[in-house]
Amino acid sequence: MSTLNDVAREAKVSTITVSRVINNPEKVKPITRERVQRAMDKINYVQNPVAKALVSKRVGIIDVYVPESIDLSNPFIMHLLVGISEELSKQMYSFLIIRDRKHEHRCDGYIVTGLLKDEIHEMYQYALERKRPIALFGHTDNEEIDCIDVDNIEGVRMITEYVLQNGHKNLAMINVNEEKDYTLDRYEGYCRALQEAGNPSGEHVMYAENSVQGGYEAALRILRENNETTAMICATDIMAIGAIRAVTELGLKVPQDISVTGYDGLGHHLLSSPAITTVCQPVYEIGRLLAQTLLKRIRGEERGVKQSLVPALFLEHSVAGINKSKEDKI
Amino acid sequence: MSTLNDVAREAKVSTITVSRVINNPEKVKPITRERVQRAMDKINYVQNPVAKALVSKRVGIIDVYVPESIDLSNPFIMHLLVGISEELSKQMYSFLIIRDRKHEHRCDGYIVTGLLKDEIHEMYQYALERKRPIALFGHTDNEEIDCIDVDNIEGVRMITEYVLQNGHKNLAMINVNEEKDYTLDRYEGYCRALQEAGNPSGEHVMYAENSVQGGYEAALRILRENNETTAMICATDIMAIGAIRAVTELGLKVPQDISVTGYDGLGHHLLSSPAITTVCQPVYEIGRLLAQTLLKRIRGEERGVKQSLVPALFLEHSVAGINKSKEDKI
DNA sequence: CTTATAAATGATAACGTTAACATTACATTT
DNA sequence: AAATGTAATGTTAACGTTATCATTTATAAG
Repeated sequence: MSTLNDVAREAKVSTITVSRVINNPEKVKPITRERVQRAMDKINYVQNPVAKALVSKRVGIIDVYVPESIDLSNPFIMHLLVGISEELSKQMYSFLIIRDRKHEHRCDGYIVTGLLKDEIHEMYQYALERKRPIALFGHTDNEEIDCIDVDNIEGVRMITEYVLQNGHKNLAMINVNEEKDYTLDRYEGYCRALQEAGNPSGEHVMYAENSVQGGYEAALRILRENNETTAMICATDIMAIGAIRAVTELGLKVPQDISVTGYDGLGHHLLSSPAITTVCQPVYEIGRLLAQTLLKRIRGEERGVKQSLVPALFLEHSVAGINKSKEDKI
Repeated sequence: MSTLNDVAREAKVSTITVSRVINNPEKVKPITRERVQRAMDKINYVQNPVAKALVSKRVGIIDVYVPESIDLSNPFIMHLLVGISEELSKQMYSFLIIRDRKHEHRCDGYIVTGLLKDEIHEMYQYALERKRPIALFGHTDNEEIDCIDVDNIEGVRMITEYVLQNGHKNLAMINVNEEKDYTLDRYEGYCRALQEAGNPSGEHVMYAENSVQGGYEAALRILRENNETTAMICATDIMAIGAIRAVTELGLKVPQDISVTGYDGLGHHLLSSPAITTVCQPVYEIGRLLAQTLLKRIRGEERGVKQSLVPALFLEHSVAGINKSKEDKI
């Protein structure tokens, strides 16, 4: 591999002149510039970004930290990564997916996601020690951290309200059986909507694994325990797909007999037929925003901490009003 | 940020001794080692991997090149990335997703995917110039390139044969309307199975966009053009989901009236009810293998080019035998 | 107590680039 | 023609590490 020095020798100029041709061409006389260009072409020069990074202290890489507990092939993370990726590459940056932090890498900043409260604090310390900025997907009480989160409480409240407004009175929620922030938030949104509507028939929440199978089983349990139920608010689209399968297998129609709503809106809701009414977390946009914020922070263009809560988007597909024919069938 | 020199000064030894404590601790006397360790802890030393990379000429990063034409949020790429990621991080490597090659990075090798014939050649030249090894997901006639591919011809042949063995005689294929290798391979597999079975009713292929909607429309067209059809071989699971939706909407049952098979086996086949019989491309495993091969090549442990074709895995869920009740319904 | 040998440590240079400052060349003004 | 200013180019050092070879110190052998 040839170096700046090789080019310099070939073009009979000094190393720094070659460097200038690359980085500040306007500072080099056109004739010299040409000569250097030809020399570069001749010996097939390719810049060594490591050497450049050593002196400039910028590597052009962002570490995206996704803890091992999160499945990378999950569309949530995927869409986030796509958003991050597109914004970064637009600004000539790349990203590295980090699953554990044992192996030190050089990067210019961190984007982190899927962390619990104290993990966030730990990550913050880690970044601080290395004097690199951090941008978080999620929320935190640490007011020094730039972060963006989806307003999931409001998202679930909204879709529940919508179902209530369609005349449903006996709702049940299918939530994920993990004690995570996002699980609690969805429960909270569900409760708020019920309270606002005067809480017609109390809260019914069934917890299950976040999978098609989990949704399927939860729906069966709900219908067995309380066949008054006419609407199911699912905490994820995947669970909604399972719930619909269960309802259909019992000979009931979705949405005529039972309404089933999802949550996430990342593509799975379209795979069910009929497509599921859901709430979309604008994860792709959040990825881009996180990347933008971080790059601004790196360049010192961002002043003051940026913490924001973005709304979830309502995606209506099919929630029928209440239908009294159901009782006959079960 | 503190450097080796800072540690050296603190511990009253030379820089190189500190370096040895990190890289070859057995070459340093225990007492000195202890002292250096304490100094490192005291001033919170963190190695600078860029400087290390400059001299060692290893950066510990693999560039995974996914051209912009491929959607990153597609589960195929995702599973591949997960496989690559897990194998690399096990060996203390990281990876960088590259979407265009304009921005030069330092890496130790390339994993490439989704390239056309001449793009592969171009990429090979690119890697060669930089003296870095390359591992390809796909196949090529260039015998210098390590590569792994799925035997999709055999995969489609296998699932088609299975459908034929279940008594179906009027098959139709729903293929992707793009002129890519993988599209041609699937067509080829379908034809082979038909030929082996004596080609009872000729080839019927409908081309459509690779989406739920595409599969839906293709299935409708097939049933309109030829209502003898009792089985649809879809080139992707997503299209199969659409096809099932179309068949169901026409009042026909899957799989009793019409069998619908998928292809890919990356999760989507489970989202339909009933789950789709499909063929699984072991993409995760391939990702790991690619990473393994590449790292061996980097370390000089691999001799001779490694080109392999791995079989696709048959995943049976529900393909009923032919059912004569269909004609009454349409 | 030398001397030979091995273990531990150190001095220097190198990796390939850029920043900061220094010099030279050339054009413009007086 | 000398003085001044600016454009173009060059010299040196620095970034933080490791490799190579040199030196010192400790250990064992005679």
